[in-house]
Amino acid sequence: MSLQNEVPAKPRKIPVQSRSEATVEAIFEGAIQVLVESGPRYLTTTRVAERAGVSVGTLYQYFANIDGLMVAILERHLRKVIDRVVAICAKQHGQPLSAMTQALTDEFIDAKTERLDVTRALYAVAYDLKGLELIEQLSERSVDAIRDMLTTAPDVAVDAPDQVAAVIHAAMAGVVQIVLGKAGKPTDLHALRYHIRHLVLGYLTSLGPSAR
Amino acid sequence: MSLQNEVPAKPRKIPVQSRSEATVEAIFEGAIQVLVESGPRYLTTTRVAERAGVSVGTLYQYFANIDGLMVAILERHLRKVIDRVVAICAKQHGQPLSAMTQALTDEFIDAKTERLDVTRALYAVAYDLKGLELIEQLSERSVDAIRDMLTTAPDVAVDAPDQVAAVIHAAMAGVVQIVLGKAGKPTDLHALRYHIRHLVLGYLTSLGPSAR
DNA sequence: ACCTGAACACCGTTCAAGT
DNA sequence: ACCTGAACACCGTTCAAGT
Repeated sequence: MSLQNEVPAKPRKIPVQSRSEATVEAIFEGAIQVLVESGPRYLTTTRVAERAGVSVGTLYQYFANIDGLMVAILERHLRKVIDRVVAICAKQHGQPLSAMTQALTDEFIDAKTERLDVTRALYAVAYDLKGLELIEQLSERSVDAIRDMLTTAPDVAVDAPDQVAAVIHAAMAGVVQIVLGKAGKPTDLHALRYHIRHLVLGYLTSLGPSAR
Repeated sequence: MSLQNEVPAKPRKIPVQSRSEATVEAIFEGAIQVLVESGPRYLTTTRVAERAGVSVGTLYQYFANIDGLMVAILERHLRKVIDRVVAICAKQHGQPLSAMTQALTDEFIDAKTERLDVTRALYAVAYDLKGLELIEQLSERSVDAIRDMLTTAPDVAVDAPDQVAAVIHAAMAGVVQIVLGKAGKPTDLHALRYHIRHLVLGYLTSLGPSAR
């Protein structure tokens, strides 16, 4: 049939023997390698299977199709980043706005640059997948955490915290995506941290800093 | 040979007869249609050729390969947006910072949303192409225009205007990309304009507004 | 329970042949 | 000068057959 199918997520089969756990892990590893070395256009079932040391048939036992594999890889990465954002937000409850901002933006950049090559490779994967409610669901968790943090700031009352949190998330993710997306130069992380911090903090104060 | 080739740009042949001008136009049209209706994963030579009413061979007369076609489509779109940014920046020389900001951010969003479906379809195309010095070259024009505008602001002196202009460009492009990327809801453009304006203006003032 | 690999439809690209 | 479409290597996906 045509390619015009949905994008199914996750392993279609849950490993019950330890042998297959190793297989799934090998597939992930192989996929990441192909992705980083050759880019998303070369992430083919053949190549991944070869790298992983399994046959194509095996790959299809765990992933509904190549998009399913892409989604699984992307999800893994996003979960790691979002988990860190959620954690840091919880930890900053009650801190002054500037401290919140710095902690949040620094943590976000740290998480995204821990494996910079993988992050870069995955930007393309993310956009290749249409729909992508997965990403929206995950970033919703992040937006919620940011909003909940903002409402506990002792020095400022943020209006419409839902919208504001969404903008902050988009600003961080968007700028980092554009800046890290540049394959060439090595990226000045110190400067990036500084500017994103001011972007977010400036935005928050510019909205009308209702002193509390 | 392998797919591991460079991404060549532009038509390999310049149309000299009016017949072929029409052919190139038809190919572009067909490609945009496929892209918008089915997404970047379905942008195949077969489909584009069929839509355009030409044979695959003809397509290859004007584009070195499928990536070349993608680049050409993307470039067309980016040029339109960047041209508008460059023009508005020139027009705002000498205006106060807040007026500059509003003009710039509004114009950017206008340009990106004029053909929202096409814009969305092209985000994926952009990331599919590795390297992409094209995009960097084009956005450099935009960054330069923003910097040149900023240095003429009568009310504020911006430090390190090069870096700042790059951040502003990335912030606008990044946020718009993330927000418009969400396929679901219709996007509240009015709110988007408002928040991006404050994001950029807040950033600029937060950097330390050296009153002039 | 898990793995293999041949089989088939489809895509990218080329090129000899046409007008 | 421009266009066609069969040909070939390769990719996604399936499934009968193996352990």
